[in-house]
Amino acid sequence: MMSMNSKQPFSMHPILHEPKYNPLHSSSEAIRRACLPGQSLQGNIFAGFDETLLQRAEALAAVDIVAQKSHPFKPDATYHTMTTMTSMACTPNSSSGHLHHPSVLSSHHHPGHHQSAQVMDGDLLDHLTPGISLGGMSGSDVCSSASHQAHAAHMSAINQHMQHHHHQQSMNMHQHVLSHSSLGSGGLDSEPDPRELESFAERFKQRRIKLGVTQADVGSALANLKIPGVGCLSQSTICRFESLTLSHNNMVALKPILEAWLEEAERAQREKMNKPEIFSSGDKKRKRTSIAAPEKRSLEAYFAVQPRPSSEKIAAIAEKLDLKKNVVRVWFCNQRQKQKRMKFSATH
DNA sequence: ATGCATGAGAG
DNA sequence: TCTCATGCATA
Repeated sequence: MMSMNSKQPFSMHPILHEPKYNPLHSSSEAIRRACLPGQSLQGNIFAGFDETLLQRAEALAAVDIVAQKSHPFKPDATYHTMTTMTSMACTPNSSSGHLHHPSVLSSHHHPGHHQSAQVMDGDLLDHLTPGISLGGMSGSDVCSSASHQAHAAHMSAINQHMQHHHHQQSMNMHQHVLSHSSLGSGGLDSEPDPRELESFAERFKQRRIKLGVTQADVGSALANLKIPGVGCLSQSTICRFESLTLSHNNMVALKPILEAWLEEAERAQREKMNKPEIFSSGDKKRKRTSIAAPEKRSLEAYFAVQPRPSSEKIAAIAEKLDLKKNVVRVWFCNQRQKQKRMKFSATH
């Protein structure tokens, strides 16, 4: 099917791509998460549980660090570089409950302790017990996982099939758009400049709203730009662009595209307040797996000490939490990805 | 606005 | 198997 991946240099059209960029980050996400008003606030009754778990994790992590002190560490392991959890202005509407316990926040400054969790894995896993301590509450939620997953997988397959079958959007399904800005005003290849992106994102949103266009509309309208290799994008992506919750690289790639759309849209409106090329699409069905809070907390606790569990560890965790292995694997992938987002980038 | 998921490309 | 860009579904 579609084969264009953003990371692939497009040889057939003018869109270029920069292979990699220096991950500038990224205590950002961590900080953001650290101040999220989450379930820990409403769920103080679980404090004991969390604390025990985390202290355990911390202790285990310490052991791990000691055991690995001479281990060469990977440069990209810049996770958990947050330092404080002083409350600050951060997205107040996040619905995700994240772990924000001081002991965890301060227990990770060493990028080298990742890959070797053998020592602690066993112990840690003992604490990854789904229902425990949380009693009945977990019960109702837990059931959503196992049964949903099969369903979700099924539905996604169907969904893919259907889209593949007959939808304008289907054509762009995974046609990842990642061009390179070589024409940007100040955005030269050498200097992606986060501040520029940030201000642009802000301006973009304002102008978009002024045009009376929704994020979804923008995404759809992009296809009308006829830019080679650029199809439509989802509301999610537009939203993430505006809120800077995309990777820096992604932001840089999308900026010229959205900029182009903006100009076009404003031009169109100017000459004839006619049709801001909008339209909506119709059908979509897919169930989403929902990981219950207790399980999520366990995953977060584990992630704090071992962001990259081995396949076997993942399997073990999955079993402990009564989740499908793939769900756990994806969860870790997504968690890692979240840490690399640019919001509140350290370069600010 | 964000959680869970897919799929391409890379290793 | 991982990363990365991106999307559907949903809170």
